[in-house]
Amino acid sequence: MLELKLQHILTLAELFAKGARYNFVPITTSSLGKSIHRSQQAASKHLLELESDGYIERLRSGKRVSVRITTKGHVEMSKIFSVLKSSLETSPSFVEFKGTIVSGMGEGAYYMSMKGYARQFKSKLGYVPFPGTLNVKLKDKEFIEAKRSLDAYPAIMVSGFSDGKRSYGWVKCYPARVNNSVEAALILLERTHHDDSVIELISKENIKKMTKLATGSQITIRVRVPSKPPQ
Amino acid sequence: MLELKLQHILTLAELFAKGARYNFVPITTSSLGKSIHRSQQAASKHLLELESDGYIERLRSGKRVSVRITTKGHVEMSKIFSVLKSSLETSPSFVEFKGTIVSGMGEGAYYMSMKGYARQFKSKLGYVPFPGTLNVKLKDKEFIEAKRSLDAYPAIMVSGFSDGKRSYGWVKCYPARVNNSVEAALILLERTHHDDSVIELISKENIKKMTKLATGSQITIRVRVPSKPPQ
DNA sequence: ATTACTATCTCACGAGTAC
DNA sequence: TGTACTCGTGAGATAGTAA
Repeated sequence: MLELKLQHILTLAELFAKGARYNFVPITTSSLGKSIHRSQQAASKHLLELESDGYIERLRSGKRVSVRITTKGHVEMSKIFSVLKSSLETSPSFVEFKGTIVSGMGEGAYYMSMKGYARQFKSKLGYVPFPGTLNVKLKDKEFIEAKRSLDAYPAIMVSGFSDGKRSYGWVKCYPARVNNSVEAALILLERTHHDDSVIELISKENIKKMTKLATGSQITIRVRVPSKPPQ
Repeated sequence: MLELKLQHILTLAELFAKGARYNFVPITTSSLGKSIHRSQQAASKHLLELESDGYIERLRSGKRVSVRITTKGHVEMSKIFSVLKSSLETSPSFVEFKGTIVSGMGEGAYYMSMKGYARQFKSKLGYVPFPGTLNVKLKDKEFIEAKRSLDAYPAIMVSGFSDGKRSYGWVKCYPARVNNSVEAALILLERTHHDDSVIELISKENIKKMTKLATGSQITIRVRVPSKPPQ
């Protein structure tokens, strides 16, 4: 449980930044106020409260007032820090989809086995996919939204081509894991015959066989995304 | 400048902890309220405000509401995190003393050169000190306080002894740097003839010579302390 | 210049409650 | 069960000012 009031976090952080952990550092309430973007009076009150709660000590030498952070203050600050640290760091960095397997119509499979695509899959994914895409009907709005937001993340781009008779659109591939075991790729097609609520997967092997699942089964797909804390 | 209201920090942290960065996570305002030690109403308001400020997105599927943190939310959280991180990490981990050199009375020097002490200095500090301690009159109350608080930090202990005629007290040594250049040790004596406002230093060489300082000069001493964030 | 009091205001929170 | 209104209270902010 956090003892330190949230309003005091930045004040205490500022004192740390000023080097007040192990030494008494001279400080005025008006300069401190500016640093924490509050009034001089607010800074004064913060210091009074931090002092009476035992997070800091103050010493006046004549006019000047010096402040030092106590061990208690250090502990409390470290607590808050580690709460934030762990909530940021334990955040899983994948986009998850849940849905049910629907019967593939063979159509996707047909296109994906075309030489113009297969060649690229081989060089960019490292394998020629099993001929037959796995179609998954998403269970919920949030997964449809997640599908849309995939656009924001880096993908392996397979370009479209033309065979003279007609042209074929690009395919974006997102390496993914099915039921946390089988490696596959979620593919977004430039031209698709599915609505938003269906995703397609390709894999080196037959995913149904590998996962021992059949049409109608529940399935979970995870697409890794870079977890870089922005900025 | 921080945009995020302090009151929302823990709420957003909790959402991160629940995995809401890359996926919509179902959540109720009452459970969230419990997690942040606030009421259901407060949690509800936090979500509304976080949403209208663009830090989170919400999606209702019937009764259930799911929440996802936006990139803006992630950026803002990372900012706060790095503010705290840098204020904790850039905190210098030494105790500093400033004062003026006062004429050593030779007394300290006499004791410190006794075999019972010198032997221990040699094995524990690695050298037999120059015969003559440097006495520094501390400039300000805060340094006297700092001297007192040295007790809390680990020291090299030189034990007392007896030569038959009389006994000599222990000496605590704190490795230190003088004027950020010369290696020395601040010593605390069990039995001292000085008052609180004077500290004594020993060193392998003559500190005055090494630093080209004389009696009356200003001097700065830094004692390293372990910066481990407690707990 | 300082710090910190008093008065005042705003807004965060929880209680009660509608939906 | 849920979410989110309104409203009363008081914590936390600033302004003005004393010392």
